[in-house]
Amino acid sequence: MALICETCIARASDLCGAFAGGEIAVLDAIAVRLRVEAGGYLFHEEASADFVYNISSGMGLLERLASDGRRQIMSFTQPGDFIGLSPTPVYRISAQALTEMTACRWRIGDLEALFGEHPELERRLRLIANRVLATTLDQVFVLGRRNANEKLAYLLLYLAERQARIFGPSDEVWLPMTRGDIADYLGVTVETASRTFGVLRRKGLIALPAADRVVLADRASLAELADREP
Amino acid sequence: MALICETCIARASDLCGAFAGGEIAVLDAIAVRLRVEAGGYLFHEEASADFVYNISSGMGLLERLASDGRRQIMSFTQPGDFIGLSPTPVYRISAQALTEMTACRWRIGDLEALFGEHPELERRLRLIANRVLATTLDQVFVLGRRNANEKLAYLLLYLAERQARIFGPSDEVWLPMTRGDIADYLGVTVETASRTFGVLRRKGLIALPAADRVVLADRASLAELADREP
DNA sequence: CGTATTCTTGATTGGCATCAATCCAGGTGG
DNA sequence: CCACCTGGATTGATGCCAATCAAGAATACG
Repeated sequence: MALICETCIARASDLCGAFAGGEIAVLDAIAVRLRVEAGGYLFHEEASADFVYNISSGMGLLERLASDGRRQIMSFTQPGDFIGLSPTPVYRISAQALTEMTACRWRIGDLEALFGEHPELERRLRLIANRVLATTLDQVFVLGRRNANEKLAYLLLYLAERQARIFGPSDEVWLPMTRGDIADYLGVTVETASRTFGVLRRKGLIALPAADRVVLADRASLAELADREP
Repeated sequence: MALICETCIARASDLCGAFAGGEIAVLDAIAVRLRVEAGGYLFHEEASADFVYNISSGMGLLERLASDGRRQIMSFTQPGDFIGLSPTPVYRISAQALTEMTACRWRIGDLEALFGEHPELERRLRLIANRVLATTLDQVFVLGRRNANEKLAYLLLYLAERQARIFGPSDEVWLPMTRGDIADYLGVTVETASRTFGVLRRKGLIALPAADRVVLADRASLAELADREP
């Protein structure tokens, strides 16, 4: 029996990790595999929130658009992330792929049906929600109370920490998103985002071997800027 | 048997509502009642996150302080709110009382011990986390992408909607918090918060019979400013 | 190789912060 | 009862950070 799950990068993710060894077959059986090309969407704001997703591979983002076009990015996603839970009947965010992306999709009701047999699954969903909430509160603080330099320092350290989980520890961070995406995450304009990269570079805190690769040259100073552990 | 729960304003709250009728005795038995005077704290940032709380009466706020003193308010709390869940071993926020406040406190482990007998309790905790997360994402958008006028319009409509649940629908909103608290919620300064009240008042969108009472005189325009349902 | 998109940089503007003073309400004590 | 005090709220003057407007450079792509 060769389940896709058994070789999946996200096998130990918050969600799938709820099933030990062969148990994963239960989850596998009711999953639908999806592939989305770069620029495509897993789901759209305003669409009926029937499904939840676990990212298997690829990078993406979660965004919300206002009626006048202003955009706020809520999160950058990577393999292992569980997304799509919504307390409202329609999604309040869209999930876009930054690179080619694969994911598993479940009807939320199908997952809930497993809670009886697999209480660990429900516990995981609870923990995921709590963890995402904690991260979002960090973001609230950053958006409300920090300036452009501090915001970017925060994002770079945050991405480094997250990418360490999939690529291993490194001082180099990959930025699969555009400067515009970064700006919309930090609540600034593209120009300010671009200038801020320049500021941190001239200060020697980072190096930019390419637009989409940042070297954290001085983690201590970055951490101080971000008011955070290095 | 006269349980405190039976006459509690928060009897039907997200948490306590998980127990129908007499079942509530289970929750009542392991609850500790607390009273905190205005200005006091239910729990402090950095303290060990052993307890969770359900607000029985009174208004409060959840705040985070940076090492340099900058403050961000994450939420204003009211009766029925469930707070204190933390994915980290220490709280990342403090819970302060704005008025005299009463609350029930549980050791988080004691609640978890009930999950087997009362699966509805775990479901509620999951839903609460999801709902708080959704609200926090709204806040992220507001902090990242809206100007001072829009921010205040959003807060007033949000408070009106929440207070309607405990006081009933009304065009008058009570502001038990100071202008400084409002500023720290919206990510602006006290002066800007104060000026912004003035702007909305001169535009005729609100009236201010007292500093702590706002009349939503023109909900439609406020909703348009906030990009939100009236 | 040409075109489109993204990124960067410059000049200027504008919104909010900062600094500073005054106003006001509630509480206190003479 | 009222002068005084205190913390919060408001208003004004000025400055600064990031937005906006504009142009050019680098990179990706057909």
